[in-house]
Amino acid sequence: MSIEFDNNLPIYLQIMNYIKRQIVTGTLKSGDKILSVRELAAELQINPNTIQRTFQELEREEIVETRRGLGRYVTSEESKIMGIKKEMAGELLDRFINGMQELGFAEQDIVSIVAEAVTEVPEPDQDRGVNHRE
Amino acid sequence: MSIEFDNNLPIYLQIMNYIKRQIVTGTLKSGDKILSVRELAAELQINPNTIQRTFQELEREEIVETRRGLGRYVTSEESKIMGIKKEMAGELLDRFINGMQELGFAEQDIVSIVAEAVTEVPEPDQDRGVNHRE
DNA sequence: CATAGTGTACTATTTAGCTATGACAGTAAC
DNA sequence: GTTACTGTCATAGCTAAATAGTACACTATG
Repeated sequence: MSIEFDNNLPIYLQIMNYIKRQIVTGTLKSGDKILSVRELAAELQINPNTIQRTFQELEREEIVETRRGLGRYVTSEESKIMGIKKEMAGELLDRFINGMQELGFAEQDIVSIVAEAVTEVPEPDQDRGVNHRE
Repeated sequence: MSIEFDNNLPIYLQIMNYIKRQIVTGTLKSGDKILSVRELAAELQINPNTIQRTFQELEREEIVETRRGLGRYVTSEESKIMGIKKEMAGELLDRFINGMQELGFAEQDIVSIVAEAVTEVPEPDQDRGVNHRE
């Protein structure tokens, strides 16, 4: 329902990802009608102009389709949706691996760290045991 | 030597990470003198005021120490440097795993994907969705 | 002392992002 | 037609980020 906004990234981009995630995970399905500009603006407590910009970008990426006077709909091209998922996952993967390598972690370490983080019972909070061997 | 700047993140934050990376990887060692505001500004082609802000933040985080009239130096506390590495790695890990889970990937999948990406011989081309937001 | 190199402070300007507000146009249902 | 939704456009104002330029204070060196 709501989003935690990161002050260091433009809101309209964060909302774009929010919508994309909903599409990728099936919360919004191909052909579904999307919340109107004003509705989403009210729900997220964001100015309609900002939502408008979000949708303009999504349309430019051919992720949503607009029918003036009617509303917006998730693209009917299923292949496009698969593409979005690959693209987003690829971006996450790149950022992570590049980032870790820039910090000096070896490839083997990176795999281990992820495996541990995923296996591990979620600790109450705390340091998250990134396990870096120098 | 230089940085690729991402337009969607403030420059001063990107330079902060640039410095932190140099410290973590040992390019800059504990106690080392850091490039002056004007030198770094010239090298990165960035306004000195922006560099100044970068260093102010780094000092607030106790990563660098300033001696007026002399220059800036990497913190003498080795433990602090370890802390930075853990912190940065933890952030990367969190963003990656949370992001992948938000996209609907199961924990097992995430580990596999990383293992593959690391094992894999870098393909000549391929999508991998690099698409860093312009 | 003078000089050169440091950090620091200040004003001014530009730009992007976001907000506030109002207005207009297309579509469906009554 | 009227009403109530849609998307769209336009104006104005605010703030943070970054730039440009100038000036001042501290420190070491000679």
